[in-house]
Amino acid sequence: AMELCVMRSPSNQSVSATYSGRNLHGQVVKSLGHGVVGGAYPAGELLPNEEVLCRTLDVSRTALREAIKVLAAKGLLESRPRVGTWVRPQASWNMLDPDVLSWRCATGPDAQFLRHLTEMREIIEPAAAALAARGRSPAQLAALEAAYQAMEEAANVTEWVEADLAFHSAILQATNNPLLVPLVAIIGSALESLLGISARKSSDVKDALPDHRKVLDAIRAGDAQRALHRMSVMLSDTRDLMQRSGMLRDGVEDAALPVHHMTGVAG
Amino acid sequence: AMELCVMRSPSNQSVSATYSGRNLHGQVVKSLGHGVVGGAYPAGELLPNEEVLCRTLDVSRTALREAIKVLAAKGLLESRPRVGTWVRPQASWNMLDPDVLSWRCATGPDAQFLRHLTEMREIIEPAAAALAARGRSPAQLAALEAAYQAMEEAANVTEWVEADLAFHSAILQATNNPLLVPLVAIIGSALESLLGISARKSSDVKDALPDHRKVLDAIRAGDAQRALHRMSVMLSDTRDLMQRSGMLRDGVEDAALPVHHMTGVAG
DNA sequence: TGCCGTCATTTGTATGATTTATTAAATCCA
DNA sequence: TGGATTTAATAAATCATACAAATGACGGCA
Repeated sequence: AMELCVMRSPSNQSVSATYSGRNLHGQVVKSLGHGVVGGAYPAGELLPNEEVLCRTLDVSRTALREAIKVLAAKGLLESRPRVGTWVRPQASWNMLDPDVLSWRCATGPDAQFLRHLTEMREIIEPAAAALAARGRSPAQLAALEAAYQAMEEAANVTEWVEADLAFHSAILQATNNPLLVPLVAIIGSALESLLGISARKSSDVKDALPDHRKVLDAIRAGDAQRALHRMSVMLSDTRDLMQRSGMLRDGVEDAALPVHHMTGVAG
Repeated sequence: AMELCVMRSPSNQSVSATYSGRNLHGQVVKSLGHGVVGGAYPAGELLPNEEVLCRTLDVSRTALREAIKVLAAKGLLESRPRVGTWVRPQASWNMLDPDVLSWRCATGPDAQFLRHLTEMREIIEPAAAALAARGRSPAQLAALEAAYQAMEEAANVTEWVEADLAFHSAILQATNNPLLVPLVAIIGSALESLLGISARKSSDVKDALPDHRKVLDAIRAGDAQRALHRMSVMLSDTRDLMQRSGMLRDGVEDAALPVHHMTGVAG
């Protein structure tokens, strides 16, 4: 039970969330989703029954139920007659769902979560760069180069993040593996957190340009091994930057080393 | 438009799908989900309007609308007043959603899709094994060993697949990265396809036991590098087996090499 | 004590009425 | 005639209400 209340007006949208809140039930989804992921309702806890929630949120049962069904589809809730609707354990949440990721991202810039995001990127992206180098089509390469140019020409940090995301998204798409494409949501969340926490200057962010350039060159040349290596270096640099700014520290024992440091690639 | 018709009875359930079809609207989700993913409605195509669909599926508008909202939440559909409900382009589907994956899996044993699944496993699992070796808790190790024992004692192929999935799932959970855990759906789909296509004998499948044993040993010893290597070998063996049985061939130019062959790990 | 039927509570399903959003046609000016 | 504006038609969106089904709790009974 909290200050849950559907805001009947569009608010800030994430980089890659589908629930804009255009519809009323979409706003309820967002409101309840934030509430659940944010911990307003602990796992295992029963939600108030429909009648109460309807009055609390000031919506009809139709809208509420559609929202609950959506959240159930994302693994957050489960319902049973006579029992009610409760929050499923975190392990069954669809963490890779863009909305869930966005809600998780919105609830506090958790250092541990950032480490998890970074770890994922270090697993996914070097491999993706290698695949892209081997199999990218001319059109996919063009998209990648366009994104790089947009990064060069970015006037402010927001534009830069947008172009950066487009760059990494283009790489995932160039792998020609549709299962890799949705993982752009993870990169988006990471960049969003980066943007949210450290509002760096636009001159500062462009330090990352050479790293991106080298990845682009390797993919253009079709050199899979070099692409993998360059992407690893880029992520390593990003990790270093985050570590220096203390974003990854929250009094934890020891920060995990990136996996690619064990794969024999020359660093 | 097809033979779409909600079966009001429980049918076969996938390894890791959440929509069991207990509720009527859940059955509609399943029915429409299969229809969309299976291509009964091409991307961009408008679905029949609510009234028609209600009559076709023989359900109320309530049930239908809740199902449509669920499918929209998974990125399959989108609705607008005055326009209708249509199938979104494949690129916006939540391919990593367990249900979508399961539906995709159920529609034909597509060789290309199997290749994509295998490619994903070769990216994810070696890294996961390395992380598990480094950070697994005693309880997590116990779960892994229990799964291994269940594989040893499996009486038939179905039991073996179940235990196999538990083994790989235990590894993902032992990474202590909640973003990796949901990817078990990919492994589940791959194993399901494997089971569906080649109904191998139980004596045959147990050939894979030594590979698993070595991974387990490396994780137990906390040797991250060896765990990564052993997992790569296991997946390579699986790939070889699939290639020999022709599961990956469908008249395509050349099968992509696994990424880990480029990472410098001794094969 | 342990089993079984009843009941209350909650979600599930159905239906009709009304509202809103969006497109496309129709209309009105310049 | 051309462009902007208004209007109308249509589909989903929302609301309200009624009833059905499932299930956990309670109490009676052997």
